[in-house]
Amino acid sequence: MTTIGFETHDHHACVSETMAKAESRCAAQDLRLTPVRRRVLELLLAEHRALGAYDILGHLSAEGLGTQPPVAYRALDFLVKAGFAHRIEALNAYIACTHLGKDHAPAFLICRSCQSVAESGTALTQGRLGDAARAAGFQIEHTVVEAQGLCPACQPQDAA
Amino acid sequence: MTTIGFETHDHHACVSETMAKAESRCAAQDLRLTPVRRRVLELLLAEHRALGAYDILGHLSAEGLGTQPPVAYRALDFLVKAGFAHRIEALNAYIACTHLGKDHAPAFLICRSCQSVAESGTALTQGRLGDAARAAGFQIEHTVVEAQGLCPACQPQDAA
DNA sequence: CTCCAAATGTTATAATATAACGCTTGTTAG
DNA sequence: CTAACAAGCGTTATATTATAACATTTGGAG
Repeated sequence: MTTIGFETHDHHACVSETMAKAESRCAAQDLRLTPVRRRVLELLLAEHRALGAYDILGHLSAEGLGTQPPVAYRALDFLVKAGFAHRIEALNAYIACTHLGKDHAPAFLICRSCQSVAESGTALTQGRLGDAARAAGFQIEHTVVEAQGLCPACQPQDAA
Repeated sequence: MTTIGFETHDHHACVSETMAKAESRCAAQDLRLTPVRRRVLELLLAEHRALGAYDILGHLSAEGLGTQPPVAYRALDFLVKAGFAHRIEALNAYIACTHLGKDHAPAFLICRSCQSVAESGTALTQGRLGDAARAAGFQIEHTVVEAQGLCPACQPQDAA
């Protein structure tokens, strides 16, 4: 399991590598990474924070890429369906995927102080939720797993 | 672990027992279960489904208990804070707690076909999310764990 | 009885999201 | 080449979810 987001890292490389992966995946799967979609992915990648659809729209409209809500929502829908981004239900916001290419049943750690979000790539239908589903005869199609709290940097001091 | 919601059960008893528990808990903790709050809890208990704030408001206004959104939101906020109800983030909706009195880190199984919701009472910050948090040094304060899929009754046939 | 805190009533508006429809563009079959 | 089609985009309008703010009422403590 890898959890990306809180520790320092080479962010420039993390952005450009992910863009490259997204491009090659679009080529391979016949998906179209149009200018608006590409720019929204870049905006999300620029921070390990969740951005609201209207935050995105603000950037797009400042750059002449679109002024109305559907522009942002369509791009976000595309990115989420393609697996390039995730929606954070607890925040009504969106974040770039940091585990592009891997299987996918993401869990998120959301800091209430600095708003940073880390994505933890666990395998699906395992853990407690999977146990509960099996016990109840429930067939899982999609999971929302989000924890809110304090990231290492925002804790009172003495915690690592 | 108990998961309530999909299996048939004595629903009348399940409702009245929960109301009784809520009342005694309010008495014990000096909380006020006012008419609006009590009615909202009854409405939520009446179904093992999540109801939107405006669904609730519709019932309240039909019964002369209030006509404006804040009426519903205040009652729901009270019930959630008191632990009598939970908010389902993936649906922007609310559901009565089926594990009243127990510790609390609920996980939900949400059927996309019949909209029923089961609450699984796990003792959380354990499982995958807990592992990820510990590995990252993240301090969990609240968790959102929701699975969407098909309940036993809504599966194609042959699955139990 | 008065004061205070909690709850409620009410108006207004904010924030998030989608329906619907027409235009443009890029691809493909003829 | 070009007609036909699908996907994407521009735009208007509106739906859905949620909260800010302030006046009024209620219930209990002193």
